[in-house]
Amino acid sequence: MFKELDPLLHSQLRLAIMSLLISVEEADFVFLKEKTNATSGNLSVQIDKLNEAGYIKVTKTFQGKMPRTICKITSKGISAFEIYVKNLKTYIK
Amino acid sequence: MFKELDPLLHSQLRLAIMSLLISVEEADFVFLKEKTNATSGNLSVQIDKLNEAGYIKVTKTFQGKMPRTICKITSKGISAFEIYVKNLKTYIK
DNA sequence: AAATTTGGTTTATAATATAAACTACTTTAC
DNA sequence: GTAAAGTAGTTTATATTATAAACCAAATTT
Repeated sequence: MFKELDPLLHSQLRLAIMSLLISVEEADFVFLKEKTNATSGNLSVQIDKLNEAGYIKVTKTFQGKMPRTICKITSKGISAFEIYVKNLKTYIK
Repeated sequence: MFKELDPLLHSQLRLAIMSLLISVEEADFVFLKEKTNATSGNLSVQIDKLNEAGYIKVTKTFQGKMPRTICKITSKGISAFEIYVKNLKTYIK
């Protein structure tokens, strides 16, 4: 009947982050913040969670003198997202 | 870009309840419990929330000597569900 | 050099989900 | 008829989550 929904992805902000990363393949903190309208704190925490789950890879660099956090979806993240979407459809169709 | 997701519906169990009610139009506690595999306590709480939001109408009767809780989706609930699904698609497509 | 902005992180609090415990019966077995 | 088990839930406590507020370090602007 209904499939389980990965709790890590069943969160508005984390889902938005993953949705963005699956299409652009690489994005920085500022880009994600603008697109999602999230607060910095919330975004920081949710990026961490996705990173710790291995759904994204986070690289911290410097752009000139400013810090820059780059996020990239992993293959694990892609497949988790695809499964989530597949399972979600058992609820809405 | 991304649309807001009604927090009342963005919950696995409440979404499952609504998904069921939108197709059957009327269901009792036991039916919902079986279909969702939820615990009684969790189901009870989530039914309450949907009821208080006016998304479903709850009627308590007796089936012979046993209590029976019947749930029915309201028009407000139907439209909330439809909007939720529409908005959700901004994340997964 | 003081104030503001950038790019974040950490910590505290509010909201949510879930499980465990409980209630109020009814049915079945002895 | 009474003890045990089952039904149909509710209430309460706890764990998890999301979010906001506060903070930090450095850069830039005035």
